[in-house]
Amino acid sequence: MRGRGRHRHCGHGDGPFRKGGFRRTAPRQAVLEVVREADDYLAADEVYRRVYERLEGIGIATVYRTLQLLTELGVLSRIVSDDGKALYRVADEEAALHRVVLVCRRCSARRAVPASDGALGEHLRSLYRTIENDHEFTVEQSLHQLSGLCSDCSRISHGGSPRL
Amino acid sequence: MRGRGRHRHCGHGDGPFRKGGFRRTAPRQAVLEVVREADDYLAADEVYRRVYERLEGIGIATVYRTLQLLTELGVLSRIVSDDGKALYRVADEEAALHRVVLVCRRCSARRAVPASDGALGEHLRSLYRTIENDHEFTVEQSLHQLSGLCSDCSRISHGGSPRL
DNA sequence: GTAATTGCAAATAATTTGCGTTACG
DNA sequence: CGTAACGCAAATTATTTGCAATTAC
Repeated sequence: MRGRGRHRHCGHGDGPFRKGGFRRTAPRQAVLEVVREADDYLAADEVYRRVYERLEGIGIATVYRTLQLLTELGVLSRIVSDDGKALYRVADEEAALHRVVLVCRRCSARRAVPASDGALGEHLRSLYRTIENDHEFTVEQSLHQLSGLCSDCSRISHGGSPRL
Repeated sequence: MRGRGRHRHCGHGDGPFRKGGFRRTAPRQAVLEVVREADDYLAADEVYRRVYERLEGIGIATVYRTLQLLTELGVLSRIVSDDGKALYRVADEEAALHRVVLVCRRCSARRAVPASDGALGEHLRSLYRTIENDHEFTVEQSLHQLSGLCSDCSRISHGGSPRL
């Protein structure tokens, strides 16, 4: 139960909790540290196991709540492993490195969509991880070109009326 | 954990059960019919609900087992929804329409990986579905170019020795 | 006939929630 | 000090498994 937070000047954005308007507590700090120190995605139970070593008595519910909070704050990335559990790691700024482009095969409209956000980012990260595991390839950048029908053209093709 | 038993990926004509060396039973047929008649991904509990209407008394375990079997037979595609449940629909032959290419940024080695199989296919389908839901765009074809480091070059970069 | 398959119920597994207590700010 | 956050345990949700009865072939 020792090991209060040492205030070493890490240089990183320390204190994302306070920034987000939340309290900085020992359990939260411990969870963040564990995920920061890991060099791979961690499942909640593994985070719990590791946090427990330095903060005996912490509850697993707190781990879940903290992982969720940190994900909402944008500090952590979440993916879903192939067997369905959620995995977390610190979100680096990969925004510019991964691009998703939608091209309509009918009107040729081209649209870029943000690749790191929400469910899309989740699926992309899961994808990269699968590639890295199954094909021994470290993904650094990517370009995803999806072609198909935009909403307008889809409506036309289905017999509806074209855009207003 | 699922996974035991190796099954052949047979074509998905009629009677995939017999083709795969399994018995054709009423519950299995009903599950297959329901998924075939659906025009969207279905979760197991929804399949169960629909099957129950035409085959009162069927157990949900059978639905799970059949969905798993049909997926292993290659008849169904499986994706993981954003909230973690498995979703199923008939697998159409999209193999040629979606390509994944790995390009090593160091040795320029280029490798195509099969896009429809296993966990990779699962993540891609989840991705397409998210795009379709969140961006009103129907994905028909895709090209995914991932660049990074192949295993050999990754070893080199880490200070290890190159390929044996 | 016999082994695969079923339905049921209990078992897992991952995650969430209710609640009285603790402690951050 | 007030209330956000905690730990615990019970609840939920999705899926799996053991087993005796059933049924396809």
